[in-house]
Amino acid sequence: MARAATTSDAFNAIAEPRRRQILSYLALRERPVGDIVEELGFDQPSVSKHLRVLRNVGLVRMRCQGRHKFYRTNAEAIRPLHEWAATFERYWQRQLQSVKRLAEERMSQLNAAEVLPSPKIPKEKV
Amino acid sequence: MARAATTSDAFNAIAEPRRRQILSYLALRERPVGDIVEELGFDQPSVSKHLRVLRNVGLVRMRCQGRHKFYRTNAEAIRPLHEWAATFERYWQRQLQSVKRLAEERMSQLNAAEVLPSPKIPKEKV
DNA sequence: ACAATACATACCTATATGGGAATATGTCAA
DNA sequence: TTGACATATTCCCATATAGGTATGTATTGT
Repeated sequence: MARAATTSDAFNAIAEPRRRQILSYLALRERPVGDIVEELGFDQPSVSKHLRVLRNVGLVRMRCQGRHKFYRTNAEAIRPLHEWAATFERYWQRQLQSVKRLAEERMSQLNAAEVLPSPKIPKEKV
Repeated sequence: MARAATTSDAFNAIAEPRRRQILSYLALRERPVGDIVEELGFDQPSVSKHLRVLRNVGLVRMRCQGRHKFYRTNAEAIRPLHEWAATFERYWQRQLQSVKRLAEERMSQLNAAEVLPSPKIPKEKV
């Protein structure tokens, strides 16, 4: 098979930069399609198609009013993404601590000879 | 143009479910490629290619040791995603409040006649 | 009814994959 | 050196877009 379908889930939907722009724009308040076109400068069919994708995964809601269709971001649909990323929070905090600890050790080495077992710093290639 | 390049940024990289699996697996501790292959059950070339993408966007780090290459998740690269999602936090909290408030109003209407201006509930289609 | 407005869809094209198979590269072991 | 082992890369193919253009559809105003 080829690439996974963008319409399948929120992760794929937000992979597109323009869709993220649209989401941010529509988070403040609902807007008709024309406003998005004008404000973000995309072609109208392009906006419609992106909105379609966003709607399919529940990231935006739509309300009809006459010939206008008002879209707004459904922020709750972003929560799962936020929570997924949050599962890594403890790891980056740990990383930051490592960096800090390492820096402190280096500082102390300016004054004392190395008596501690050398900190295992993985020597990265690239 | 066609679809945006997956290798371009972290948002695209995590759009692929298998890459998210790999990230989670490598968050705990570094692992050689073979472990990923065995644990997640993907083909070896597939794992190598996903790791390549993840490395290009900085989501994983690699360390060579003999013929083994140890990969680990660089959790800090996930922070921007977390922060992007977090910018919507106030909105979903607001949404939740709206739901709550609405529920309370409905409850009170069981006892009192409607005296407040009707809450503007956009009547969604679909 | 008719024209204008606001969107959505259909169609076509170029392209970026993701999977699978085969192969190349690099390292260690005997 | 010759293999065995661990990964990476290359090739080929099928497919899901994203963009652009043109067209379809629904609604309003006159």
